[in-house]
Amino acid sequence: MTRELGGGRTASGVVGRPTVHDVAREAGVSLATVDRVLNERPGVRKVTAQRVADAMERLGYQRDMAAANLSKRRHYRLVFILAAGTNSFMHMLRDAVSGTASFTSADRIELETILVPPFDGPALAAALDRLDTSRIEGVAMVATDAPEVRDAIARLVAKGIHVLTLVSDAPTSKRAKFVGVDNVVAGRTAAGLLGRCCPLPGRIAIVMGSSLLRDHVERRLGFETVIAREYPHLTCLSPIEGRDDSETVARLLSARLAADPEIVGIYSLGAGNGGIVQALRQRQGQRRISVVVHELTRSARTALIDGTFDAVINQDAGHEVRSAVRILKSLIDGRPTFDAQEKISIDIFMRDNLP
Amino acid sequence: MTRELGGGRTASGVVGRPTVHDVAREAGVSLATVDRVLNERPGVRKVTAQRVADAMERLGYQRDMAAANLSKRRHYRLVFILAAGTNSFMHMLRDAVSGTASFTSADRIELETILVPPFDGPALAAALDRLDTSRIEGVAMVATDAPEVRDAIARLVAKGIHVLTLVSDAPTSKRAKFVGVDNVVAGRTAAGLLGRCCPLPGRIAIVMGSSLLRDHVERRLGFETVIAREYPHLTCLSPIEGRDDSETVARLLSARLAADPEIVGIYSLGAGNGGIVQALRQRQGQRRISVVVHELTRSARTALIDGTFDAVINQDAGHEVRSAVRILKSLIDGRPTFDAQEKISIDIFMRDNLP
DNA sequence: CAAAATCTGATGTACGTTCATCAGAATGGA
DNA sequence: TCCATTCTGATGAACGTACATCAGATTTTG
Repeated sequence: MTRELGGGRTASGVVGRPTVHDVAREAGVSLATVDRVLNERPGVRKVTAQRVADAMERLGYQRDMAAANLSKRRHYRLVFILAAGTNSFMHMLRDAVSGTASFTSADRIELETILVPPFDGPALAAALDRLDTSRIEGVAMVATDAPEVRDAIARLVAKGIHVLTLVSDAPTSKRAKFVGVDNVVAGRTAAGLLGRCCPLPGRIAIVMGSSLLRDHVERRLGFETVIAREYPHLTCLSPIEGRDDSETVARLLSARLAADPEIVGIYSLGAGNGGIVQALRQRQGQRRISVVVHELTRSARTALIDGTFDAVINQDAGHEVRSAVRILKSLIDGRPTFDAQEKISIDIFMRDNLP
Repeated sequence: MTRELGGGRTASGVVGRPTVHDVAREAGVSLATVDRVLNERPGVRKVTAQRVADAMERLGYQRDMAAANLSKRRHYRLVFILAAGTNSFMHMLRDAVSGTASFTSADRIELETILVPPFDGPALAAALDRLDTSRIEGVAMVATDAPEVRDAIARLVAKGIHVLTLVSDAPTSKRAKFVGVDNVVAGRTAAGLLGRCCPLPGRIAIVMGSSLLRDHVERRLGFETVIAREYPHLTCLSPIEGRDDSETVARLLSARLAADPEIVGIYSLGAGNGGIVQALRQRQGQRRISVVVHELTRSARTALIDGTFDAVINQDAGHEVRSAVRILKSLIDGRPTFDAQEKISIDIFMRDNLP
């Protein structure tokens, strides 16, 4: 009925978690030796090191990171590399980083944001190479999946920097982990929603930002797979590349809608929700088009309320940033990460569950 | 393009965040006085205290909690009070607590779980009164919304214990905060989903656990409101109280389904998903019934895959527990909580986005 | 077997905070 | 003005760890 944690005894015999003193006593060595083992300093024979390791094992010793960091005067310096530009989701990410920063500073974690031009592999790679690797220990970036970027990541990792991809992955790079939603699943979900909203046969317009962005490619893949398999009365048109820019999206989508009167649904898997709304509004009052988009931006929210959009698939920027921070800290501390706990889930918003 | 945090200088003039020493110097008082102010110890004139407060303000002093806790040998001892019984969601909560415990122990946070009989206000109140208030500083409970519980919470709060409600609230109690989803919204969402899945007129069966549980009551409210307003072709039947028990749910729901052939949809807002599946399976192959339930349990997952359920509304037990821990820690430390960040969102699962 | 090389122990300081103690200063009242 | 009260300062030990130094022990090498 009751579960307790902790145990062991300190040097003074009082109950509490074991300290280096306990380990030293248990292993029959001095504090200095335990310290050398713990911090992988030279000058300890293998046998002795093993004795110490065994003692730590036996006692269930866990190094007190707070005390260690205090002593080391350590600061975790993390860098977030995000895309510049006006797109709403990136703004939300930026805000999430600065919002998180004010909290993590209490834990000696400092966050810095660097903006790079969007859709630009070389620029991102250059920014990575420009990082002062002696001052930072972790990087989280919204990756462009380009060869230069993969190489730059490899260089960082080689220098001992811990690297994460955020929101959009570079799967074949050396990044330690990816923090973000499963974008194939996101695309599948969108298909399930849009499929149910389009009972009549017709065509689906797909709007994406760039096929350089892994997340967009994956969403499209998931979407088209499910539409083809489960909603045979619907056909996907070749995607419009709106470069995550509302103006461009509005222009290209308007043209597409004008050209093809058989479009019954729109799936926008990138940014530029405002452009979708604009294009739909321009259109003469014909048959209703069902719409599923990504990211709960301001325009998406109002479009949901007034019925222009049917559903919005969202990823919580705050969750993602905090998760990235936690993971980077764990990596830096050399602690295991609890992956199940860091999975970022997909939020579906409709009119009735708007927050 | 770049944002940095931190600043100030230490006693030694090196850059870093300000310490008590800096505050003392800035205020022109001794370390001891700063300490007295900081820890609200007696023996400081109001004017002096103000001088110190001003200095802290000017320097942007932030107490280093890690160092403080180290010095104080502080352990955060938190208690989670959950409902006993076999229901899957409670199991997930229990697992979430023990899973979280292994991580928080690195931060000197110890979690203990206490189980109480479900739907039993007096039992919960008794458990609260039985807590050793000298050993713990925070409590999170799945509340039964009963007067005894409210009183017991008030007694705890009076003793300086920080109290949270988890998953199910007791809104008129003295609990500091509620951690869980907005259950009215959850009910509304369910209605939106079920409404779209039931195009033909008919009746909706509602299955709940107990009207003593605030979360169930709120979900029902949200659900019935939206159905009445937006789906006039559907009528809600009076709820079945299945006491969150699969057997009971199966029995009562089978009877209801047999008695009323016009049921086109089921909304189960409590536990006992297995019972729903069972009742539907027993039924002779008549017209399909659409189903929306809560919590992604094992049986809900398989039912989603085989098409028995249309959608599952889920709350992430892990998120909730971790959020509760963070909030309790902030309360104990006397730090502000970032509420926007602690909002628990509602997950909607359909066949296509199962994790 | 002695000298050189390597390993280990003892010790002290530091990190930023808490807490206790004691002496001394400022304040208030008579 | 003097004494009793408050207030304030100085100091030192502690929390658990990191890191440096030096002396002494042990092992390895020639």
